[in-house]
Amino acid sequence: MTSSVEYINKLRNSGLRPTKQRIKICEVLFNKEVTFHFTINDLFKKIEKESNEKISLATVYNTVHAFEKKGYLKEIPIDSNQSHFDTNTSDHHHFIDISENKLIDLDDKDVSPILIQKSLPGKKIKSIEVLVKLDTDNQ
Amino acid sequence: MTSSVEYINKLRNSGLRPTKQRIKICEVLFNKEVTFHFTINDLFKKIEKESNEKISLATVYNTVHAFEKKGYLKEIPIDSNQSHFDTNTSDHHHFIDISENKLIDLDDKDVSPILIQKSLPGKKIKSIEVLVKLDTDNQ
DNA sequence: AAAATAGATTAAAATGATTCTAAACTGTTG
DNA sequence: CAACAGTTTAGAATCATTTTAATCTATTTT
Repeated sequence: MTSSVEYINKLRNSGLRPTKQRIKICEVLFNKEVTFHFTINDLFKKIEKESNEKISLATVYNTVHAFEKKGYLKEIPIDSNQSHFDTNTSDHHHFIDISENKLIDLDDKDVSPILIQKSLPGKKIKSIEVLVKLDTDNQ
Repeated sequence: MTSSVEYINKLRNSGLRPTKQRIKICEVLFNKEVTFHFTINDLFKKIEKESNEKISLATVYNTVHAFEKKGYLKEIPIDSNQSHFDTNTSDHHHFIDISENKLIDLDDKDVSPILIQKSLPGKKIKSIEVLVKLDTDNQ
């Protein structure tokens, strides 16, 4: 549990004005003992449910992108029609359960270290993301 | 170089009627010595450029999805607003060059074997995809 | 080889996620 | 408190993708 004072400082230190909306979004995203995955629409509905005030969809988009840029959220690359985000910004990979369309964290210890033997001149590796697709085991 | 007779057989054997449009799309996709990555819009424009007849966008969508289902194309999971496909259906991973928004194949030999130590009851691993994000090396 | 039919193509409309616009609002600085 | 820059907002715009329903065509049946 983090108090809103801490979110205010965190936002200020990142060069983001601590507005009512951003503080509320911090609470919804980070006031949890567990991390989670969400789409913008998930988050929009979660905010409506967990608070009395409504935050406009455009602001939710703006804020998620701002937080992603600051490294407080990570976008997860999956072939979907909507963007998926993760409040867990540590180095880890994902299962995606095709049949339930659900993302599941893979601890870094559950994946063998990944070594890339190829490099491209003038380019630097920024991230390595593994997506393991799961399906129901019908045999 | 594959003749259209071979595409006709390939389509028939897959339970897909060998229509003029599908044969043309086969030619544009598979009549190359190299594999490549594309979006639906890339392919649509490529067809217009490489042939005289125009194929409707809806047909391009239908055909790409049909070919993907049959395993003749693979969708590449990236966090983008449009779907990306690969005519290389062999087991391999990708670089994505952020600054140029360009996909590059990674030979399977260039990536250390990936072992997943976690499993979920009733679920089977269907695929493992690695996406390595590259950025310009400014230091 | 014509008729029947199931599957395919098409233009256009519909949908849905995301971004843009421009006006109103608010946190910060002096 | 005034001024300013940054933020929020509703609604419009955009763009990829899917749906619709009419027409067309490859295959099967007669």
